[in-house]
Amino acid sequence: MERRRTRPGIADVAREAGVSKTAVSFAFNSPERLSAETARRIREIAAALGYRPNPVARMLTQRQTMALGVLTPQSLAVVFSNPFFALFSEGVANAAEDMGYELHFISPLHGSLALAMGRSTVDGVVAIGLSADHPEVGQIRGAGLPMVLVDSDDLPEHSSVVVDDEAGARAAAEHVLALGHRDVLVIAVEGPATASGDPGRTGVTERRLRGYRAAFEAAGRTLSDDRVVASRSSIDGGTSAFQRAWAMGIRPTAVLAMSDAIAIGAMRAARALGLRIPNDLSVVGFDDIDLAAHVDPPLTTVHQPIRQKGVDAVRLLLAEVEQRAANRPEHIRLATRLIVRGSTGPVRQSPKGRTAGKSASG
Amino acid sequence: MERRRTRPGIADVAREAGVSKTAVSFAFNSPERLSAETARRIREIAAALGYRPNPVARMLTQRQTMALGVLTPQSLAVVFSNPFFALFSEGVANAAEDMGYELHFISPLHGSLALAMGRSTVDGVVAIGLSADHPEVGQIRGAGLPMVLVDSDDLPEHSSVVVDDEAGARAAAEHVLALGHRDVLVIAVEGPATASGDPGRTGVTERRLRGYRAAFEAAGRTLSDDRVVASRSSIDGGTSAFQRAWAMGIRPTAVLAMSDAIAIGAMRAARALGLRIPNDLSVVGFDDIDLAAHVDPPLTTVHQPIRQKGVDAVRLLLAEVEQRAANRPEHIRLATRLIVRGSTGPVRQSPKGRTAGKSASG
DNA sequence: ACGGTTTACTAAACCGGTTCAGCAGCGACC
DNA sequence: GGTCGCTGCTGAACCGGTTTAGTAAACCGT
Repeated sequence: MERRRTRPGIADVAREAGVSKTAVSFAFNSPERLSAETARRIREIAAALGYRPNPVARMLTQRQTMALGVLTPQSLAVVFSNPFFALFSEGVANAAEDMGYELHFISPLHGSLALAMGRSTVDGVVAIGLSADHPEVGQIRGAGLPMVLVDSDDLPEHSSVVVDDEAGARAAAEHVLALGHRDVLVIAVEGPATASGDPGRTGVTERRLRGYRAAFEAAGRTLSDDRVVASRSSIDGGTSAFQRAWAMGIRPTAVLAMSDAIAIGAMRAARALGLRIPNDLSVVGFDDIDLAAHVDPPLTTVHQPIRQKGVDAVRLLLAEVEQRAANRPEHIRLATRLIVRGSTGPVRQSPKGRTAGKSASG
Repeated sequence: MERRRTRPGIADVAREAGVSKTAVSFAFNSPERLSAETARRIREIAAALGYRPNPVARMLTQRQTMALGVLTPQSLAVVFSNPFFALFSEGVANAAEDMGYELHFISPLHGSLALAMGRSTVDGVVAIGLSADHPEVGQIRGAGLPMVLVDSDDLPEHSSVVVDDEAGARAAAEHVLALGHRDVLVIAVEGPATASGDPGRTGVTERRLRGYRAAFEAAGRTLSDDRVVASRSSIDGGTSAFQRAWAMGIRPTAVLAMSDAIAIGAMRAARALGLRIPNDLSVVGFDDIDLAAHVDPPLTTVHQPIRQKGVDAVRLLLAEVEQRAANRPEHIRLATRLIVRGSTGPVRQSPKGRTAGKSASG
């Protein structure tokens, strides 16, 4: 006596009910093509047998899976530990769920994103932070699945959703410059070139850096390269990045961080070094995650509509998947805006014998 | 000229290469059964045609999907916005990824978890907070998929991973009682009976409440029902729960919150009312999410190994899926422990004309 | 020169559904 | 009373792979 014989199939139900497989299929999918009595009897027998249609077989014949994939160049562990991704996933999940699609997370398998994609059964993917220079981008596109890009628009034949990173960054930098800050430290998100970190967001890093630089130039100053350090996009990353900069003798009066997580980490490091925020150090983040308003002091940051990016990406993707659209890729650019809270304030003249030190200006 | 003719299938490759479908299959899956030259040629032609084996067809014949499901009684939006779930997902994702499994999130479809489960193609599921009294538990189990339960062990024929909620809660309550607190407010996580909230964690709520009560009784006191209020498990939920209690005239010197999110929300509400923490109000959380150590003041809380729960659940699940195990369900109970940080302190005698008010003791 | 093995490959069945084409039976219509 | 059309159902093909069983040719030792 086995614990569970192979699950009953449609053929078993058909035999038991004395009808054809077709009839059983109709009983579930188009009962109007059967007499009410027959349909009822078939469903009854199916239930008694514990019959459940095999979704894989259905997928095969219908050639659709009713699932959408979220393609992340990072491992899932970093995805779920990153508040930015959590918010983005929330948007994607919400939209997908509304439309009756299941959600699959596709992350590199044995180091290969293309391999993972080949194994996955989805009708389309939302690729977050996949840039044109990703080594596997050719294979990924070769899979021929509908795909929309988020935070990247350098593959013009795919629809995309981006935010105006440059304008947001520029606003952030203008803000601290207007407050009189001259010694500014930028903590960037690591790109793929730098190390493992947060590779997907390369283009993002560059766009934001461009925005910071534009503000400096407009103010007749320049942001020198040695005032830009890289960090993983996490609280701990921000903490150690600030500590490293401090150890190198950098004594900024303001920090421009490329993510809120980094900003919060930097604030912690600064406080541990005896600096008060915003009195001794102003800090600006990027993203405006939920937590940003809740830390002490509340974080001045650049808001970007993260959930909305997920929602829009799914909307664009489904237009393609369900062929409603005229098949022309669509490119959406959402606005960013600076939210001034309590972590920034006017610069103070060296209150505690701070070395005037090297200036960020050229 | 169509944009993309139907994708090439194994038959197209076979025809083009002048071999059988079998040979093509061998070229990819067991090249040693072909001459090196033939295998190479087939793969070359396949690549030229852009052939990618259809994973659905493969699933059908192999009768396995290489995917695991996370079954959540809540919508995905709440899952991703909840730091507890994020941490848990991180553990699950890590373990699944290591073993080469993809991860699917299964949430109610048109309100039905069983329906969603029927549509999903996974080899097994990790069910978080699925209790025996869930209305669809029968159908869910009827799907016949391997399943392990997390935060619930009332379905003994399924493996499970739980933590010692009762002991953790008891330690928390003993801590505040030892500090001299007598006016204690408990903010519980809403169960399914109460409303929509965080339904999956019912049993959890009850176990923690039992722990709190045990501590009170051991101290010769009782925790009266009107000192227990419910809240969604979120920062905002905690804020409004504390405000509601305050509006009802409750003036606690300590709060026992059933999640860190609630605790942080309560701290914000208290501070907005002019209370200082821990001087005027002690707050204890539950979970020990990453954020707990980073708020101001750092939160005293009950640590539970959330990531580990995910990892263990996947380990148990795969043992069953891959039939390595002797098929006996295994039940794991992980320890909790109180982490004392800065949000709790000794009770102070009515420093600002506080009404002695109603006491929590009987 | 011959039976036995090995090598390299193939035809057909199979996984579990959906769907197309078609066929009895029956009432309606003229 | 023949045929048209409808209802209710069926057999077989199909989706796109894997796998089993088998075969033709080459190799091999005696």
